[in-house]
Amino acid sequence: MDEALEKFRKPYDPASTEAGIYKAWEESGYFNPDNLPADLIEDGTTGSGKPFTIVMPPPNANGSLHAGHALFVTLEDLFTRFKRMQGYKALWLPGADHAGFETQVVYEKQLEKEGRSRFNMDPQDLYNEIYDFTIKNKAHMEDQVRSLGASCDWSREKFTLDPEIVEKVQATFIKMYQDELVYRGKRIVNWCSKHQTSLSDVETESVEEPSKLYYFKYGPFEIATARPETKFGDKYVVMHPEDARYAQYEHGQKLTVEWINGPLEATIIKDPVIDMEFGTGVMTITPWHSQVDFELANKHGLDMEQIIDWRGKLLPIAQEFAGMKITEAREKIVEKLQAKGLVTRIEENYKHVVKRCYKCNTLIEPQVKDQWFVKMAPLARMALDASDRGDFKFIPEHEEKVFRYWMENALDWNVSRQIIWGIPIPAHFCVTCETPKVGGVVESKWFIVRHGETEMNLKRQIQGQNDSPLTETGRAQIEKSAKELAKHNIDLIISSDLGRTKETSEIIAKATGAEILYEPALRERSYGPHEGKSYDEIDHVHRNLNGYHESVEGVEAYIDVENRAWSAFEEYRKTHRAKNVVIVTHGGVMRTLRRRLYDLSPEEAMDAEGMKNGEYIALDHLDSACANCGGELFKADTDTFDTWFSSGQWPLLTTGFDPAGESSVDFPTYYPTDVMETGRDLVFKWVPRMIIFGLYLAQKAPFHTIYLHGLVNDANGKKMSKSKGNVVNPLDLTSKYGTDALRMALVVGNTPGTDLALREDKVKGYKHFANKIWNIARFVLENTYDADLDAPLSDFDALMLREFEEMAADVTRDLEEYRPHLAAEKAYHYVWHKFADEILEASKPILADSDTPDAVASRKALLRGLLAGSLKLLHPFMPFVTEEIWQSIPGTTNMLMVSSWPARSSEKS
RNA sequence: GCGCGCUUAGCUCAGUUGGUAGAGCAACUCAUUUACACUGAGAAGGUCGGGGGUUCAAGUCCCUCAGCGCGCACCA
Repeated sequence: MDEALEKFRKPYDPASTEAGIYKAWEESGYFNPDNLPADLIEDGTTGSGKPFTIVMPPPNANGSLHAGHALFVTLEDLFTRFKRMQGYKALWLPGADHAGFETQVVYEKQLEKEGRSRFNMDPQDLYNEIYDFTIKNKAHMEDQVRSLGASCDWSREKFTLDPEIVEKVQATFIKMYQDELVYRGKRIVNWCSKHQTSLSDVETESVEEPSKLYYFKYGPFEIATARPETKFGDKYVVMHPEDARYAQYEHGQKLTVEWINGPLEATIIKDPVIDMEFGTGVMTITPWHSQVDFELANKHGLDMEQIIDWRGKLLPIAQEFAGMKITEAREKIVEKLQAKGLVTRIEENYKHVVKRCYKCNTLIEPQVKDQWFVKMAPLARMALDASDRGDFKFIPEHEEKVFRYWMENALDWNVSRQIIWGIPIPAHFCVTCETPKVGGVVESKWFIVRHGETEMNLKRQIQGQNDSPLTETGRAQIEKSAKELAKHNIDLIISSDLGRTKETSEIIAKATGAEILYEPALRERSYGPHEGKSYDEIDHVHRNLNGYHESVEGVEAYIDVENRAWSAFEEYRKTHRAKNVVIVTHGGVMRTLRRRLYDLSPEEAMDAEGMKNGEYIALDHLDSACANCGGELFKADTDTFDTWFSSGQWPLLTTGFDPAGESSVDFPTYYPTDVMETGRDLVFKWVPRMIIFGLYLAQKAPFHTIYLHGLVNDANGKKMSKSKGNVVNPLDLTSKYGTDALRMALVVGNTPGTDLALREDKVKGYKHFANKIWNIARFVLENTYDADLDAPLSDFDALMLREFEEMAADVTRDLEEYRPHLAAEKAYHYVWHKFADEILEASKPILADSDTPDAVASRKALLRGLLAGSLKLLHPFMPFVTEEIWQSIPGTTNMLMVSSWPARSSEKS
């Protein structure tokens, strides 16, 4: 007997075999379809070398694996292994997603624990920190995916922040802008005041909350609202044009009403969107903080005013309530109205739907903000047409309705996020007229820096062209800025020649290695006789608008400062345009430069907040001037893309598509991909976007089948959550029962689209099954080591073989039609209850009968045939134990992973 | 409010186009110095949520009611 069978004397031990098997697979190179053995993919096999592609939904690189990951890895791996054995060039493309907002939230929590905040960090430093954090997690995650047996092609792995991917995602945006599918618009966005960013609709949760419905007297009307705190500026009162109760009022009619902070001129608006049945049939509107009101205001060309600031506090329009958080202001406002006799009644048990940030649960404040939007209507039309044509199908079928509903109702998609962790939006804004420019190439970067704090600054003394040394704080301010500036390959520093700017420039020169050029025209405004006095003393000159236009009390006029500084600035821009330049100058000078840059009036320039010590303005020279005003200086858009903007292009990006140039050789081979296997919850988040981008960029839907799995719940069918403490770590189960056992437990009985209750005893049951296979192999191999595999089969044995083949064909059909839950169960049932319980048991007396050598030989050949067939059939589900046994079969030369599938296909070729 | 799903054995769930109800686990009886530490054989257990309809035939298709779960939603 072969010594290789020695190991079968002990029960199957996944822990000691799995890692070695995975290593052998990975090192074989077969995960890459380019390396598959010729005899597997040559003509005659089902696949005949045709491509089969699955794109792995990139796991978010910000945590570790959960049960849902284990499920998708199992399903996608089994589809891939099956097709590979059928002779397809099977490619499973792995990736990782930077998961913009999600990851930033995770990292912000970590910062919070350390007592830090992203709001006072240099964006670049923050980015680098999150990058390191993500890369570390990503590596960890990949090892976990490996341990689940994933046969994906790591050599083609992509990360959404790979420079090549970033470039392509930006190219898509530029193309969409040129095709007028992207626009910049002031629209209502979902604003999270904690995270200081806008969010897409799928990043918010609508929850029904009990609230009060207040009825107020508004002139001759009674209006209802659940949000009194937004009502300060309400000067439009809207009603249905056919509402007989208000027939006496005319559209556009004005009347004076007594309101929260005094009398107000109100305008009547008539519009049929008003529901006559609700409340009194009259409402006032707050366009800045409500979607409906915003649309109404747009339709009728009404004024809009911001009431609540970006931090969720009331603005000065609220007068004595200004600065209050809306929650505390609400009751107080109602009290005031009550005192004025304007409250008519309060309905207590009103149910109100509010949106909350899906990460921090903060109340979402609708705000009007300039953002980038993707025009959805034409794209959705393309997707619906493709759906009508049957270009793709959903498993389970009924999910198509959800998809179509979402597509038919898609609102324009806000793709800009005010976070650093993501792909930068390739846009600039003209500093002069704010016109956006998309896709401009940066030719040089210019920075204008204010010197660090000086001793006279500290004492609040006017310096002018007088001087005092930098304080310790001042030097630190500059060192911080210098460190940031050093990231931009600074070529030249142009500095005012006063002491404080010299000192500042030297610090920057040290950090950047740039040479310094001194320019007297950049000196601070001369305050003549007033230098050395306190700000308060000369406020009448310092802040005096007259001082802008003419010299007052011997103080240099701002206009003269402006002229000398600006002409120097413009002159240098001509001579040094190609260089990256830092200009070091003073607060007053910067006020004048900003006036010219931003095209402000002297009033606006004086009112604007001054630059702080060490602060700087960043400006870019692009390859072309502003199309609107001809301006040559731009500021970069600091926003990043919504994560779905990049992950929506994932099937294109992973197969080598290039929106701006030549796509890779892989692209025509592997795109469109075959199956998109992902969670049911992504049917309207991710799937529609992938279809849209695929159709728009490559004129083809990115896949023909969308297989949606449900949630993996706990043993009682309850959703796993950290707070409930019922989260099951899949790796605990695999270390206890083996990866194969977990995979079977996740597949068998798990109908597509429905949730699965993951019970430990189910996993345990399949561990028994792995051991059963192990012992079947032991029995067969121990009894057939001398078998002649080509021995003629008896009629009965031939029948047994045909029975296997029929079952295998059935399993094949189930797999081809994406019913892995049935395929797995059938293979399981056959192997245990037919092969082991019946055929093996019946073989014992046959093999022991030395009087019938032909029957013995036939039976041995049959057993070996069924063993090999069974291992192949089970391999996609239970890759480890089957491969381990396969390698122990005498005469084995190949890997089970690349051996041919044991049944013909039902597919028509 | 709109939409979707589920309801089948004690528990968790399968049931592909309609053709006399299935699995795993649990519980029951027996066997077992066994290829099997993780075994086998057997038996038990369901008027497929209620009602109606289509059909030769319905767990499956249609209508309706009830309970549970989920998703979407700009009614002030």
